[in-house]
Amino acid sequence: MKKGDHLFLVDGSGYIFRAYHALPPLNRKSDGLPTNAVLGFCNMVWKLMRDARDTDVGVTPTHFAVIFDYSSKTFRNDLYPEYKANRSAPPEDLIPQFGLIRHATRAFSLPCVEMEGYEADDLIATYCRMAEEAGADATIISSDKDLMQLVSPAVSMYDPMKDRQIGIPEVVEKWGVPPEKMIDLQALTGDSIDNIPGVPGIGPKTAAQLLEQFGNLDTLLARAEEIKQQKRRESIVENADKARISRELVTLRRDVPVKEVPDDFLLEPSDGPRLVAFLKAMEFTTLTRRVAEATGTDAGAIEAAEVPVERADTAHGPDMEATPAEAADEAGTEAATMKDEGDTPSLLSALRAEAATAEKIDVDAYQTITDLQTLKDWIDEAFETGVVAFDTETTSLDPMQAELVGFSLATRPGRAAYVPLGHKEGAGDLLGGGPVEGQLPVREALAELKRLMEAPSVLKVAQNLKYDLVVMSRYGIDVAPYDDTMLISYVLDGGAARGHGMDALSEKWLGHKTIQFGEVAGTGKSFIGFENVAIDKATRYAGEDADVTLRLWQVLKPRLAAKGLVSVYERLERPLVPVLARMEQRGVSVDRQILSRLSGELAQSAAAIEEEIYGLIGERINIGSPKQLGEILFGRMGLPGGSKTKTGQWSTSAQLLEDLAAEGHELPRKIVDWRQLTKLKSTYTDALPGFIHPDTGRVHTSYALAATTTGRLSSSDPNLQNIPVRTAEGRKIRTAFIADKGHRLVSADYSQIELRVLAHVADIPQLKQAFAEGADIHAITASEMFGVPVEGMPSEVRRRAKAINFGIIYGISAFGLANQLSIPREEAGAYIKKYFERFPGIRDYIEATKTYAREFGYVETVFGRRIHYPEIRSPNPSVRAFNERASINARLQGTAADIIRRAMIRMEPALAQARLSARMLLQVHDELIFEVADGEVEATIPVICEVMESAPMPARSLSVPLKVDARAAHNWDEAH
DNA sequence: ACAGAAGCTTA
DNA sequence: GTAAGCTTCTGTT
Repeated sequence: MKKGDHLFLVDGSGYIFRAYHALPPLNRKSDGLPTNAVLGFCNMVWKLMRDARDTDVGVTPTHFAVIFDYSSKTFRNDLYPEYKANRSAPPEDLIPQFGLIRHATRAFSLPCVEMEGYEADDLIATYCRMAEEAGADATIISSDKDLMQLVSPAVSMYDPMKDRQIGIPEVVEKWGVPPEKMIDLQALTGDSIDNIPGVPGIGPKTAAQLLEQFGNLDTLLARAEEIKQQKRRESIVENADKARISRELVTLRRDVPVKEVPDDFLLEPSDGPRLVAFLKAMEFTTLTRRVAEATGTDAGAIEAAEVPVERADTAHGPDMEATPAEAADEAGTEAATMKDEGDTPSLLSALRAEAATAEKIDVDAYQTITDLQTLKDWIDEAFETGVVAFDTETTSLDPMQAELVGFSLATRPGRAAYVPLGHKEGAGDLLGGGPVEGQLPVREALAELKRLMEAPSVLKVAQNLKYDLVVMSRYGIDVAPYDDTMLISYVLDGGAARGHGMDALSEKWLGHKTIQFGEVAGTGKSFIGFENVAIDKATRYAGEDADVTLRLWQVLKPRLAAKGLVSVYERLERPLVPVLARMEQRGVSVDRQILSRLSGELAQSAAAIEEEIYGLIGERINIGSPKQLGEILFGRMGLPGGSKTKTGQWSTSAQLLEDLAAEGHELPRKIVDWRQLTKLKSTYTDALPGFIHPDTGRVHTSYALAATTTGRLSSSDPNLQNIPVRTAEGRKIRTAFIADKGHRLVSADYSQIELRVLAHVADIPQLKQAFAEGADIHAITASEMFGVPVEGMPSEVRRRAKAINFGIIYGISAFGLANQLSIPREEAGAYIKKYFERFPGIRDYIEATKTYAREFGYVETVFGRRIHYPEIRSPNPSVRAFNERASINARLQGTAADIIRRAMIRMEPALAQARLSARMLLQVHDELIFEVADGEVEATIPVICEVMESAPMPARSLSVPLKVDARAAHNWDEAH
C-alpha cells in the first residue's frame, strides 16, 4: 500500500443491523428466506465498488475489505463482564442473514475479515492505522459513533444509507469535540446499548462542555473539584472509576495482531459469473441484471449458486428415525464441509447442536438457590446471556389449579438452578405440611422472577410454555419475549415424531434419558405431589428440565431457519400461545342445574330401555360389555351377519346394529338407543360438572397446540370440541353452556371451509364459481355429475354428491364411499370415476399431492406448514394407501387449521381496536365462540366475521371467498 | 394401576 | 375415506 491508495473498510456487522431495521422486510419468493439486509448489503457494496466516485466519498477505492465481529465475546468482557449485557437476541428474520452476508462478501470476491476476541471495530482501527502509516487514505463504511475516534485527515467515515461522508468537521458538528476527544466524551456519557456505565447525569452536551473546559478526561478527573455545579461535581468525583473503565471499553485497539495486511485487500475486478450465481440464488432480479450487464455476463447461462441454506429434509430414508448418533453425525459432516463457507443456517444448526451436546448432562451439578442474592446473581447472568430456559414446578397438572412449588432456570448448557418456594415438610404426617426451612421469601423471589420474565432483553425459553403462562399469569407475571421448544419441534417434525414432549425430544436430540416425573413424585396411589418432594431431588429434576430445555432450544431453533420454517413458527404457532392461555383462563359458564336435570332424565330413560332389553334377552347381562352382548346376540340368539373384529370378538358396532334394526329386529335398536343415552350421561352430563372450577365457577378446557398432525388444536380436560350436536337429545347438553349475566354467546363458524380450500388449491372453475355465487355446493356437484338440474333435485341425489365431496376431503376410496352410502363398492367406484371425469382438476390435485408426498416425505399447507408422512413409501399397500389419503386430507384440513389460527391471533387486537369487550372463549376447528355484552352484540358480529373471512390475508389471497355465519343467543345450542 | 380395544362424540 | 378425546370393559401387571 502506498500514498494515493484508498482503503475502504466496511463494518459488516454494524451494517447488517442497520440495514435490517432500515429496509422494508423482504423474503425470497421461492421459500420465504428473509433477505432484506442481504439485498441492502449487495446494493451498497456494488455501488461502492463501481462508482464510489459518484457518491459523497468522491474517490475510487484501490483496496476493499469487509470486517465482521467474530462472536459476541471479546477481551472487553474480561475487562467488564457487564459489557453489552443488555443486548437482546437478534430478531428471527435477521439470523439467517448473518451467514448470507458473508457469502455475499465472497461472491463479490472481497476479503471477509474477522478475529476471535476482537470486535470488528478493533480490526478497523488497526487497519486504519496501517493505512495511515503507509501514507494511504481510508474510508470506514459505517456511521457508528464508536468509530468516530478514528477520523483523521487521512481517515474519514461514510454513511452509505444517507450518502454522507463524515470527516473531522462533521464529528465536531455532531458531538462538539474533535475526533481525538471522542474517547473521552464516550467515557463520560457511556452507552446504554453496550452497557457502558459512563458518569450518570452527563450527556453529550455536558461532556463536550467539560472537555472544552478541561481539555481531556484525566485533567477533568484530577480537577473535578473546580466544577461549579454541585450535582455534576459530585457525580464526577463519585464515578471517576466508572469513567476510567468506560474509557478503556470505548478505546479501540489499534494493535490487533491481524493475519491479513491491507496489501491483501487489493481490489480486483468482479468475478461476474460467481457474483451473478449468488445474486440469482438470492432472487435479486434487478441487481442480477445490473451486475450481469456491467460485467458482461450472460445471466441466462448462469445457474443459481448453491447457497447452503438447508432446505427439504430428505436426507434420511422415510421409515427411519434418525438416532442421536446419526443426527450428530449428520451435523458433524455439515460442519466439516461448510466450515469455510460462513455462518449459514445449517452451520449454525450444527454448531449449536454440538455445543448443546458437548457437555454431558449431570443432574448432580445443579444448584439449589436458597437466598435472594444468589437468585439475583442468576438473574443478572440471564441478562448477560440474553437467553434463559425456565420451568415451573407446581402442585397440579391443571394450570388453573396449580400452586407454584418452585421454578428452575438455565443460563447455558449444564448450568441450571432450582428455586424452591413451597416445599412442605413431612409427607404423610398428619400434622405435616409446614414449610421446609431455608426456602426463599416467596414475595421477594416472585418479584425477582417477574423482573426476569418480563424483561424485553431476555428471551425466555420453555417447553410447553402455555402451561407456565397460565400459572405465571395467576401470580401476576407476564412472560415475554419467549420461545417454546415443543412448538419448534412441532413445526419441524409435525407428523414425523410420535410426540413433542420433553422426554422424547431429549432422547432424540440429546441422546439423554430424562428423570421421569413419576420417579420423583410417585405415580397413582404413591403420588405425593411435587410440594412433598425433597428439595435435593426436586433440584435434580427441575434443574434437568431447564437444562434440557435450553439445550433443545439451541439445537432446534436454528433448524427452523435452515428449513425455511421460521414464518410458520412465528406466524401460526408462537403468537397463539398467549391467546389460548387467555381463553383457557376465561373458561365458559356451564349450568350445573341443567346438567343435573338432564342426567336424571337420561338415567330414567336408560333404565327403562335396560329393562326392555333384559326382557327380550331373558337375563341381566352387562349391556355395556361388547363381549357379553356379542355372545348373546350372535351366539345364543343367533342373529345374522355378525362380523368379527380383529381380536376375534363379535362386532356390535352401531352401524351393524342399525342394519339389523332395519331388517326388523327389535333388540338392536334398543341397544343403540341405550348406548346413546348412557354415552351422553357418562361423558357429558355426569362428567362436566366435575370440571367446574371451585373459584371461577366456570369450565376451563385445555387446548393442545402440538398434538395433531395437521395443525388443528385439540381440547381436553374436558374436551369441549366434541359436545353433541347431531341429535336432539345430544343438543340439550349444549343448552347448559351459557353466557354470563348481561351477556350472550356468539358462535361464528366458517361455512364449508375445507371444500373452499379444495376449490382454491385444486383450482376447480365450477367449484370456485359456485362459491363465488354463494350457490349450494353439493347440489352443483350433483348437477355436474348426474346432469340433474338443481331445481327440484331429489334429496338422495344431493346426499350422494355431498358424501363424495366429503370423501374427497378425506382422500376418497371406493371402499369408504360404499360404506358411507351403504352401496356396493362397484357402484361407489363408478361414482368416483364419474366425479373425476367431471372434475379432472381434482384428480390431478390428488395425484400431484401423492407424488409430492412420496418424493419429499411431507406435504405443505397453503401457509407452508409441513406435515410429514414417513410411511408413505411403505411396501405395504394398505399402509401406503392410508398415508396417501391422510396426506391429501392434511393439506386441506391443515390449511383450514392455519386460517382459523390466523383469525384467532388477530381477533383480540381487532376487537380492542373496535373498542369492543367481547371475549373469545372456545374454538371448535371451524367455529369460534365468544362471550359478548348484550349491548355490543350487533357491533361485534361484523368485526368477528371480518377478521375470520380475511384471515388468509395478507399472506395469501384465496381465489374463493370465505363465508362465516354468526349468531348470538343465551346458550350454545341456540347460538350455533 | 395401567394399556389396549371397542365404541361414540365432534369437525 | 381425514383429524381428534373420553368412557367402559377387559386382561395384564
